[in-house]
Amino acid sequence: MSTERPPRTARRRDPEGRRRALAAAAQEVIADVGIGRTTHRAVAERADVPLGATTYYFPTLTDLVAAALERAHTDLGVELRRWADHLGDGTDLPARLTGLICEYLDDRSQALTEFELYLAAARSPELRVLAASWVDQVREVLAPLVGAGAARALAVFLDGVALQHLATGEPVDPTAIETALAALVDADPGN
Amino acid sequence: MSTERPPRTARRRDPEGRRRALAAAAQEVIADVGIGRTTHRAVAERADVPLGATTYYFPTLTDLVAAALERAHTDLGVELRRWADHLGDGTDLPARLTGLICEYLDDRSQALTEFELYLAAARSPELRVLAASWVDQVREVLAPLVGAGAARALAVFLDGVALQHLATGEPVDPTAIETALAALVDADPGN
Amino acid sequence: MSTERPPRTARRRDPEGRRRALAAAAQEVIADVGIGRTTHRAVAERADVPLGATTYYFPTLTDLVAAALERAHTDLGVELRRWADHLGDGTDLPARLTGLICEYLDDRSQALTEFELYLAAARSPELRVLAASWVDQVREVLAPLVGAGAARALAVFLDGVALQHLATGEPVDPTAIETALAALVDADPGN
Amino acid sequence: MSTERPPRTARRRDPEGRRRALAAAAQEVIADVGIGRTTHRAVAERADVPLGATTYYFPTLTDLVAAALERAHTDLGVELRRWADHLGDGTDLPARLTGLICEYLDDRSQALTEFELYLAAARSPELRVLAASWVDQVREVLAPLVGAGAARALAVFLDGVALQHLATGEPVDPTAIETALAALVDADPGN
DNA sequence: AATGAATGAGTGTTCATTCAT
DNA sequence: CATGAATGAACACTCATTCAT
Repeated sequence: MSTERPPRTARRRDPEGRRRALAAAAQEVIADVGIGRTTHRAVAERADVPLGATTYYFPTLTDLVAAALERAHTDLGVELRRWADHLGDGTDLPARLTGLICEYLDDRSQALTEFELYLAAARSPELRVLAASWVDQVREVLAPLVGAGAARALAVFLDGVALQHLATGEPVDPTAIETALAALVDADPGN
Repeated sequence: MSTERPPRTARRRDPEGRRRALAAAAQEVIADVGIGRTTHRAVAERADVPLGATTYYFPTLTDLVAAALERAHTDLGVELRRWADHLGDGTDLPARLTGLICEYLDDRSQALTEFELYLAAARSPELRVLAASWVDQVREVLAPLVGAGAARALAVFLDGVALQHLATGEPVDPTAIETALAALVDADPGN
Repeated sequence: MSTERPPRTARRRDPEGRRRALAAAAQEVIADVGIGRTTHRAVAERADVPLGATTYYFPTLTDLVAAALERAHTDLGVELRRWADHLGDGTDLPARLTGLICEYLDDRSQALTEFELYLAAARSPELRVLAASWVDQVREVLAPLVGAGAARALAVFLDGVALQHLATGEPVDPTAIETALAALVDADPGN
Repeated sequence: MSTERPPRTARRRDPEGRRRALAAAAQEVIADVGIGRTTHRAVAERADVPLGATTYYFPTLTDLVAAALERAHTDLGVELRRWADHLGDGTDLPARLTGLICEYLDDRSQALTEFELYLAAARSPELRVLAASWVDQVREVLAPLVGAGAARALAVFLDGVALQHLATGEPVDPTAIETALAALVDADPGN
């Protein structure tokens, strides 16, 4: 009860829009500086909303981060539908998949967010479900084309590719990737 | 009766020991809470040294984190010499390598630190060298046994396995891993 | 399929009822956490009304608190009429009064609110009138039975009993209280 | 780990003095605005120390408040030794005690702090011990002179006097107080 | 008339870093 | 040398209050 303080001005009215804008901004901040350095202030500034709005819509920072990660998860779904289209019936899968992963890596931001989620999930069991679903989405796109077993192996390899590329800055080697993917597809135990 | 200062028990005189203790403590803290939440205080407490010692030996937090990551890198070298011994001349490599990666994952701490480094390197070019060297160490153990190309592919796959395991909490499937590793070895383009 | 707004159940139209509900809720919150920690939000939640209603009916938090304290004052009047009935013509006054104060202390909430008011009044002259009236109400019940002077002394003692009981958690000692009350009655200078 | 920030200047060196200054400042702030409105910032300003010093010496606000209350408790001990001296062997006790309580009330601050403690203790069991000890100190000064039973009654009455005086702003009536005190002394059941 | 949205000042607390001792 | 003290910026979060709807 700290008495009598005067706010000024009330702005736009678009709650759902603000929620979305905040989650999107949080997503960008996470990609930029990582979950551990994501702050209300950084998100508010990015979203160009007043600081108070962040906690109005997301009571805790954890909530805000969670919303951002869920958004990234949703974005991944969109991306993966594109993959599914592009992979078609599985013809030339290794080559096409190689092309897709290379494109994916062109925008570091999405991949960085993915690994932020993975690392956070490694420490916070609440995030495991989300991380697992992330992996599952990739598997589900591939499974119809190469079988569940190969799909799992491919998902693993693709994550490894992305991670090492981001971490080392080494350019990806499409030929090597394609060779490896092909080998993993052929090795499918068939389950 | 002025305030008598009890002559404190003679301080340890072992600067190098302290440096090591601090770096080791920092390593543990990083594994526990991540680079982003690593603080001087947490490290000092872990190492059981006074707060001032942290900045005395490592002028900035960045220096301290870097020392911890370098230590982890060194530890990896030790671990990998064990791998080299264990893999011998490459007989049964997929199976043996599967066993080694499973053991590696038994201690989450080392793997977590690895991915902290990777993610940090993805954002800080200064750390890229270290991250690249991390990857290289693995390749160098495998290259003599399977060739440089396959070694690269195996290193990628192993990182993917570790990451997905930590992130999702899913148990590893040794059979699947072994199958995939075998396929990658066989696919070696030979370069 | 635009977002359909479910026609909300017709709102209560009972402004006076809401005012009362808010003041009552505020009274409870004050008893629970003290004036200093009473917030619009806590009151709104307690009263199960929207946040906006608190400031709609009571422009400032101070107003809301004042309303709650006035309500407590009114409640005291009700309680004291019961006292008057119970004390009858003053026969056995010390014993009966002891019984009444012990009952009063059975519900901590009322007594806590009283002392919140007292302490607030000690700092805010606007509340002095209310606090004085609180004391007066007690005196007025007792004065016809024991005279104005003794009534004042009894009111003082009763407040002391309540305060020390609440603060220390010590159980009250009815015999001691009765003895003291009797002495104060007998000492009445008669004015 | 929010990197690289530059403090400036380090000041006096007198840890014990600072602790004391902070506790004393907190005591004043509590007397002024109450425990519920006591803030780190207000205390820091009062003590003329930087904000960081408050949490350096008292990790939480609760600790700071507790230190202030303990200080007040200690102060009371000093005050009460003065009372003991002044009351001597108990001759003229009612009159002398009346004088002392009137003096006590001349400085509202001490009494306000007392009641802040009482009210806080009513809600926080941890503070009960301190509140009980406060009451006990008064009893212990009086018990040798009038017996334990009367001492308890006197302590109750004195608290009532102080409370009503502060809350209502009514001037104290020394004659009435003296009469009441005398009656309570005479009523001593002798235990 | 009634309320959810909005805001920014203010809170408790943490912490990297500097410095006197 | 080594370290406890010191500091102030920053943080997550709360809240009284105003206002558009």
